[in-house]
Amino acid sequence: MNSVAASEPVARRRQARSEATRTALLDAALHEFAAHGFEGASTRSIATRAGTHQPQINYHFDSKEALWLAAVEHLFTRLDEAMQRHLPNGIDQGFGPDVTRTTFAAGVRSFVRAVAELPELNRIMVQEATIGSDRLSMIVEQHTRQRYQQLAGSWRTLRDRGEVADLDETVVYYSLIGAASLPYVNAPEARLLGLDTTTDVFVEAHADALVTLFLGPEGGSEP
Amino acid sequence: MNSVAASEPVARRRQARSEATRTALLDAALHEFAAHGFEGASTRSIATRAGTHQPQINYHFDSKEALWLAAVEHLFTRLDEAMQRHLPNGIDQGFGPDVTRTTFAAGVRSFVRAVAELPELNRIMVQEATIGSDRLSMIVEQHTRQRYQQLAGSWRTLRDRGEVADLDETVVYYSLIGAASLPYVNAPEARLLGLDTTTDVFVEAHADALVTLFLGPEGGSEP
DNA sequence: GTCTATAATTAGATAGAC
DNA sequence: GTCTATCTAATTATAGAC
Repeated sequence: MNSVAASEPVARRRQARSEATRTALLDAALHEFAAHGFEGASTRSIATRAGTHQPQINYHFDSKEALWLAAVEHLFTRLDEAMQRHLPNGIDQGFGPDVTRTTFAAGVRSFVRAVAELPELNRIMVQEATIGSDRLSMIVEQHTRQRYQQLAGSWRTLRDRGEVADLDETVVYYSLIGAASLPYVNAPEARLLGLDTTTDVFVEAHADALVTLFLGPEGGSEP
Repeated sequence: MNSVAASEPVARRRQARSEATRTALLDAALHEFAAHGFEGASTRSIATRAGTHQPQINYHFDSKEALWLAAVEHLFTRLDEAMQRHLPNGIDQGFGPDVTRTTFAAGVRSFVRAVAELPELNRIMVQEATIGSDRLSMIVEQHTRQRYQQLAGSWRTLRDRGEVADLDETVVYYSLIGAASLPYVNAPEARLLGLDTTTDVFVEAHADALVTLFLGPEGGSEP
């Protein structure tokens, strides 16, 4: 009689628990892949960190590789969200087609704050970008190429207007990303050197410094 | 009678061959560790790349970890040699106590050229600096701390003289290293984007760009 | 959906012939 | 010194009970 009415909450509870382990596995995977690389991270340690058992990975995802793909997808979504959140009101895109010195400066600042928040992203990027794998091709086609074209194009626009230094846009792209991410990628090394790069004070000083380096001491003011 | 006289060349030939496999193992180890990380690189693939067999690693080195240590030691020696070689005549230290805008600029240029030559170094550094391991502690105490103090100290000196922008030296340290190394660490990704960062043209444009960014458009000229 | 048990493969390291 | 053969432990993935 009430078997249908009573079974629904049970199914919903099971579904909620399933979603919870899936999310826990994703978060744990990010941490382990970032720390040890794809080959170095073991599915056992990921499952243990997620508070569950190793076969759950093959149940919720098809394979270790599928788990990696889902984790990276999740990470880039969080990057977009973080960059948007760290942009000031009134600016909705730092490196878009309507770029100005002001929006570029805001883009640099939001990018620094976002990568400081998500060190796993650049750790995984560096580990994969180091060898030519299918995983690297996937990242480039799905995520990197578009961002590269936006940032490089923005610099070219500003440079053609004479509003920034006469530097090659591909050089600027890699220099900016490298300069923005290394303090957070290498945070454990910085700790051993007596530095804490995870504080707001450091992140803001770092963001200000990159604006000064790339746009000059007048920062993001218009010419 | 001639057993002693004849056996010497044989022993010498054996010793030479032994040294050759040792060196081949070191080079192969650098490549594999840089590509896959410490855990991800297998001693079998290292031995195969070196043209020998896996047990040779435990014969010539005590363990996988000992091989890693020897490889990193070798790598920093090559970094020193490369940086010295890329300095112009008359300047024997870019970031030493006698730093000027001229020597700093020369140091930046020689550093860019050196890391372009040795992408394995920064790949291994990033992989290890990402987690707190005994290997990271060893790198920091043996190699990184001294270089950090030299570079940061040089920037502080120039800044206190008012010869460079008023930027925190720790921010400058990580920004400079990140900006200098990423195009070569991520060279496979750059290839997928249609860029070749391994050409002399790129490396020199990159070196010039970093001098412009950190020392201004007048480059390394004295104030 | 989650668990235990286990299959199949591969890892680093060692033994012993040559 | 270098090789083949092998040990032990750890890996990813699967089977099947609950």
